[in-house]
Parts: sequence; C-alpha cells; structure tokens
Amino acid sequence: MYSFTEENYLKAIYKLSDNKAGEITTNAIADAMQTKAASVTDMVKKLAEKQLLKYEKYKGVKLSAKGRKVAIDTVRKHRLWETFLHNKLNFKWDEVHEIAEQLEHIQSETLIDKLDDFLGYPAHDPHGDPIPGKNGEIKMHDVVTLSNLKKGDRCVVVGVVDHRTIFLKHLQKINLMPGSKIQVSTINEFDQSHNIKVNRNIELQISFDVAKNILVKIDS
Amino acid sequence: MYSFTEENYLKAIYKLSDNKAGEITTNAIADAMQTKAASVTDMVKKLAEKQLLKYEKYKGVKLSAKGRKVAIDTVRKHRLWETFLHNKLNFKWDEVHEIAEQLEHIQSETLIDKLDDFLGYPAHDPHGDPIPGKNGEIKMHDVVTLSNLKKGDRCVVVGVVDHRTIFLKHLQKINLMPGSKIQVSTINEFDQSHNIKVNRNIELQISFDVAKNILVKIDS
DNA sequence: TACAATTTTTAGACTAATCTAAAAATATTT
DNA sequence: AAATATTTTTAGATTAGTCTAAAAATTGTA
Ligand SMILES: [Mn+2]
Ligand SMILES: [Mn+2]
Ligand SMILES: [Mn+2]
Ligand SMILES: [Mn+2]
Repeated sequence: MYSFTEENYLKAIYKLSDNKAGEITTNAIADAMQTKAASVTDMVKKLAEKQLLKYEKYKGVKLSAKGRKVAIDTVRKHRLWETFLHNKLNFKWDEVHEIAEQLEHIQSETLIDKLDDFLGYPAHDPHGDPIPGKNGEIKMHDVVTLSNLKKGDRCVVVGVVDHRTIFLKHLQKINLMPGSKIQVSTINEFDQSHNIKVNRNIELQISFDVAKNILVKIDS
Repeated sequence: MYSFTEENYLKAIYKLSDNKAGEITTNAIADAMQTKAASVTDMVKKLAEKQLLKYEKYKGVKLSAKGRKVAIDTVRKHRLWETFLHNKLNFKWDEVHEIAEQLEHIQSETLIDKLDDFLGYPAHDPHGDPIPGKNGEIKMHDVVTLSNLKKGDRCVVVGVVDHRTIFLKHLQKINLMPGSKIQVSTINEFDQSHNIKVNRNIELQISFDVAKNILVKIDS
C-alpha cells in the first residue's frame, strides 16, 4: 500500500508532532530523516496529494487522520518486532532497533495480528515505549523519570527516554535494566546525582543525566 | 549488501539452473520473474559486472560461486521465515510463501542465525523443501513422490512438488498434509489413480496427478 | 523600514529498475 | 542457402527517490 519511504516520512513527522505542537518544518523533517530539505519538499508534496498530510508552502505540514493512522501502524509494527527480537530471539535491547527499522515495512496485516498474539499482546516494547493497538489506541502508562522521585521512594525500571545505543549500553554496563527494582537512598544536592539501591542489594551512584533518562513505574 | 531485486534475480536464476542443466536464457528468466526480456538483459549486465554471474551476449547466463551463495542464502532465509510463520504463528502452509517473499530480504545475518536457533534448526520448510545451512550446504533428503510407491507400501507425507496455492488448498481440503501416514491400498490400472488409507483410518482415492505431486518418506 | 540571514522551494540532474518499440542476432524451415 | 520466425539486445522513455545549486520567501535585526 505505502512504500518504505512514505512510511518512514510519516513516522518521522508523527514523532515530531508528538514532541512539539504546531507545524512541522521542512528542515525539522530533513533533520529527522537524515536527508536534504529539497528532498523533503518533494516528498511532502506527494504525501499531500495522497491526502496523508496538509501542506502549505513555507508553512510546514500537519498529518491528516489518515496519515497519522499509517504512522501509528508503522510504530506498532516497529515495536512489536522489537519485542519479538528481544523476547523471543534474545537480542539485547540495544540491538533491536535497526532490524525493526526494516521489519516494520513488511506488508501483511494478518502477520502483525498473529505476531501480536504470539507475543501475548504486549503493552510495551523493550525500551518501555507503549505499543499501539490494532485500532491505533495508545495507552499512556503512568511512568515518570527516575529524577522525579524523592528520597526513600521505590520503583521499577520500565524504559528509557534517550534511545541511543550509547545510553542503552551504559545502562547494561551498570546493570540497570527494565525490571530492576530501585530505591532512592539519597539525592546529592550539589549535582543532583542519585545514590540508589538496586534489587535491594547493590548500591549505585548515577548522574542526574542518567536519572533523567530512566523511565520508572512507582511502587505503590 | 544486495538489493531486493538483485536477490530475486539471483534466486530465480539459481532455481532455473537447478532444474535444467546448461545455460539459462533471457526469456526463461523473464518468465520466472514476471518481467520483460529487455529488463532482464539490463539486470543481467549489472549482475555480471558485480561478478555474480557470467554473461555472454545471446548465450545466456551462469551463476558464479559468489552469485550462487547469495541465491542459496536467500532461499535459506525464505524457508526459515516460512517455517517460522507456519510453526510459530500458525499460518496455513498455503499462506506463508507471499510473506516470506518479503521477509527473505531483511538484512541481518545475526537475525537469521537466531531465528534458525529459535526454530530448532529445522531441516525442511512447511512444503518439505530442504533448508540450506549457514554455509550453503543443502542436505537432500531421501524422498520420493507418492506415485512411485507400490501396493501395500507405507509412507509419511513430507512435502509437495507443485507449490501452487490451488494444489496446497486441495490437499488441505482432502486432509492430506505433512505428517499424514499413508498406506497404498490399490493402484487402479486404468488411470493410475490411487486408493490410499490415511492415518490407518480414512479411505481416499486420489488422482495420478495428485500422487505425482506429493513427496513422501517411505516407512522402513 | 530596509538590509541581512535563514529557510524553503524550484530547476535540473542522477540512479535503479522498469517498459515499449525497433534493430540485430540466432534458430528453424523450406 | 535463402527466407522466415524467434530470441535477444539496444535505444529511448518513465517513475520513485535523491541530490546540488540557484531563486524566492520568510524571519530577524539595525
Ligand atoms: Mn526502535
Ligand atoms: Mn523504517
Ligand atoms: Mn516459498
Ligand atoms: Mn523475494
């Protein structure tokens, strides 16, 4: 139905609209897609003709309902494949993204439905991001970043904000992974670094920068 | 490394060389690829430049060792994915081919290795075709067509010769599937149709045309 | 408001893969 | 061997997606 390229553009535009409200600029898209502004203008015209987004010269773009659905479906496929790679094939969580970037473009609705079933209808991917449902619903789960907690609070790691490999590998190195139980021991006033106890066992100090990028679910 | 199109051409040429010895003609490739002879000539020149095959004007083509490896790898990927779709996602055996045609082009050696492991290193795909190993070895299994058996012989269905959906669905309809145990009751001289007993239970008459296209392993 | 800097669009060109129609080579008949 | 039929290649065009460089529009600043 839609080409790899079209799906990739729609997904990128969708993610940009999610972050910042208002119009999405040509340069922002070029940046996200690692391509040139001229290419974006061309593609955006094509997508506008197909009613996937609204485009006004020099004014940026806005996804239509149809375009958003395609984008969300692509995100759904991406995250289900990431979950498959991680849960079933034992890929590490920093290895799944690149391959899912290819798998997300396989065209077969039945395949995705069956994959979803096979995985047991997971709510989140290995990075803690919500997996949209078949009809496009996205259940926002009640997560906060570790940096929001107070001294004494308990929580479980469920994901990350920063998705870059360098960060994922860092967490792996200090053995702070989804599922890890954390209690905040102290927050150092000087640099906001956190002393935490992991799995009621290991004491660890993490920078504010790390704390800001870890998504947790508060134990209640 | 290689594009979808290149992999598809190499696979088609490989399958043609497997059937008939000698050179593969432009028209034969065009036929197999559902494209035009002119397109084949263009692509074949490109593949020859990349040393994937030997091409002489008006003389047809022959795969190089390098080209054959790419083709066999593609077949390996195709059959592993078909096995995944059938064994893990419960697709029927006539539904897996089209999707595998897409999945076979995903690029990641690790992915295929892990998939192979996940599936338990299967020797055959759902249609009874051998799955090439990581290094390109293909273990030919000792199968014959049902039409080769004599009265009284016992065997188990392991695959098909004709891969068309219409045949696969027919077998499904008469409930003759991989795993079915068969004993030949009689072979009717007039039209070579076979009366068989399936799973020591159901009596069935099948035409010679069907018998010729069922691969079986003889019970011994 | 005018000038400069930045952003966006257009114009024209490129590559991969495809096609049609015509030309060239090969194969088959007479 | 000559004529005819078939196969294969070439020539030229098309489409999707991309690029660079130049032009146009917008935004920021003095
Ligand atoms: Mn990802
Ligand atoms: Mn993608
Ligand atoms: Mn197949
Ligand atoms: Mn294919």
